[in-house]
Amino acid sequence: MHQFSRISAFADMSAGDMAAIRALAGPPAAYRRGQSIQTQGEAGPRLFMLEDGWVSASLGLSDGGCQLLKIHLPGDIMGSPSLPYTHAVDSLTALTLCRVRPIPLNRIGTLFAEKPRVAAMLFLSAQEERTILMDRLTMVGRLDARRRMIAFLLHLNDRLALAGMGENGSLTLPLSQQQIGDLLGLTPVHVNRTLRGLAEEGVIRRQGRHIELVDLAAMRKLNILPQRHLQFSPDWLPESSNLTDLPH
Amino acid sequence: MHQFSRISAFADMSAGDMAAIRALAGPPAAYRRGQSIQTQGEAGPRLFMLEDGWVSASLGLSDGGCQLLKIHLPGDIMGSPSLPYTHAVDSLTALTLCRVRPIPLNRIGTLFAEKPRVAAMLFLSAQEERTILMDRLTMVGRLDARRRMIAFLLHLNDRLALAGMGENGSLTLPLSQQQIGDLLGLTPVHVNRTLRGLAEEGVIRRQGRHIELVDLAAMRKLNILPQRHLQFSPDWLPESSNLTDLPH
DNA sequence: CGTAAGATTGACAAGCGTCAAATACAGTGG
DNA sequence: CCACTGTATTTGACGCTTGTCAATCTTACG
Repeated sequence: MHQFSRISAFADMSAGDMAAIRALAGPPAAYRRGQSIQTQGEAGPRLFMLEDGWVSASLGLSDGGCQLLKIHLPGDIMGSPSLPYTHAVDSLTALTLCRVRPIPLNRIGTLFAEKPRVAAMLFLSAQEERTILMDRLTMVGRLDARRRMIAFLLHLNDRLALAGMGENGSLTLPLSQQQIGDLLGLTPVHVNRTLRGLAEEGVIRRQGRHIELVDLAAMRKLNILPQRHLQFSPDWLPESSNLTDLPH
Repeated sequence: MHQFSRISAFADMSAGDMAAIRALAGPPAAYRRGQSIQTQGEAGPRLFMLEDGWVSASLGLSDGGCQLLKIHLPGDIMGSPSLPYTHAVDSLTALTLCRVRPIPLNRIGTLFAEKPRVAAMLFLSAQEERTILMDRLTMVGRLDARRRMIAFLLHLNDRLALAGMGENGSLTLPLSQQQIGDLLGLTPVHVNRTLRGLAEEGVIRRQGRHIELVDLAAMRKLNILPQRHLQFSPDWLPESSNLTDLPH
C-alpha cells in the first residue's frame, strides 16, 4: 500500500489497476549496495519491480566509459527497455540495499490480453519514460555543467517529494560524484567543482552526500527545460474489465 | 504495401498486424519543407503516421537553444511521447515535402481492447524508441564530436538501408549543419570542422549535403556504442485475435 | 590502527564555443 | 539570362568551459 502510492508513473491509476500491476510480480529478492541485478548484454530480457531502495540503470562503453540512464526509485518497473531485444540493453545496479521482485514475462502477455486498460497505462508509462529521456538528452546536449546539475537536483527533488520520500528541498544522494558525473556527462572532478561553486554562491548547502536546496525558487528560474503536466487517464483509454478489478 | 515493408520497428509484424496499424490512420495531409506539424506546448496530444518524407522531432529551450530528438522516416508513428501529457512535449517539423496521416486517439483505445497482440507490439515499439534515446544520451554524454558524428552517420545509414531507401554507404541529408549540431549537441561551426576533418582523413566523401561513407568497416570499429539485436516477436506475446487478422 | 575508496584541490591542456568575416548557393524578380 | 537577396557553408582567431593528471586530504570500515 505504502510504496505504491508513490509511483509517479501510475499516479492516476485506480486501486484496481494498481493491484493488477502489483499482482504480476513474484517474491522479492534482496541486493546489497553495488550488487548487479542485471548486466548489459546478458541473454534474455527480464522484468523487475523495485520494491524498496535505489537502483541505477547504466550503459557501459567499450572504452570504459559509462552513462547512467536513470535512477530507479521504489515502485519503478525496471528492465523494460530490453524487452524488444535479444539481450539486456542496460545494467541494473543496486545503489542502496534494496528489494526487487521479478515479473515473469508471460504475465505481461496475459495482461495485454485480459486487462487492456492496464496495458494501455503501461504503454503510457513507457511514453513518459521516453519523454524523460528526451529531457535528459536536451539537458546533456545543450546545457552547461551548472545548469545540468541544477536540473538534476530539481528533478530528483520533485520525484522524491512526489513519492513522499524525504522533505522538500533536502536530499541525501546514494551516489558518488563519479556516478553523478556519469549521469550528467561530466567528469567527477568537474562535478566536484560545480557543486563547490553552487555551494559558494549559496544556492545549495551540503555536508557529505546530503544536499539542501536553499533557494528553490531561484533554481527553478535557472531551469530552462519546459515544465511537464501529466494527464495519465485520457478519455480514450479502454474501460476497466470488471472481472478481477477489485482490490484484494 | 511498399512503405510499410520498411518500418524497422515493425519488421517482425505479420501482414495482419501491419494492416491493423495501418487501418488506424486517417487520410494524408501534405506539408512543405520547414512547415510545422505539431508545436511543442500546444494543448492536446495528437498522433500521426508518417507516410512519406522526413520529419524532425525537436525540443526548444527558453534560451533559444534547440535539441533535435529524432529523425522520423516513413512508417514512423509520431507524437506518441506526448500521450501521457496535457500538452505536446515536442515539435514536429517537416524536413522535406512529406505526407502525414492523423491517427484518432480513440482508435488506440479500441486497439488495446480488441487487438492485444498489436497493442503489445506498440508497447515494444515504445521500448525500442526508449533504447534508441538511451543510446543517443550516451553518445552525447560520453563521446567527442568526431565519434558522435560517426555514430550518427552509421545509425542513419543503417536505418535507411533497412528501410530500403538509398544504397548502403551513401546518403543525402535534408539537414542543415545547424540542425546536425542541434541533433548531436554541437555548434554548427564545430559540425563543419568535424565533417571537414573526417573528409580530410578520407573516412567520408561529400559534396553539398550528399555524404558517402568510404570506409564503413573502419567507422564501425570506431563506434563505441554496443550493437543491438531486435527480437520483436517474443514468445510471451498474446495470440493474434483471429477476427480481422487476415490481410486485405 | 590501517587500508581503501571517495572527495578535494591545483596546474595544465585541449576540445569546443563564440565572434566575425568571407564565400558559395538557391530562389526571386526584373 | 542576370542581378539581387537571403540563407547556408566555410574559415580563422580567440577564449572559456571542461577534461586530464596528479597529489593531498577525508571518510568509512575492517
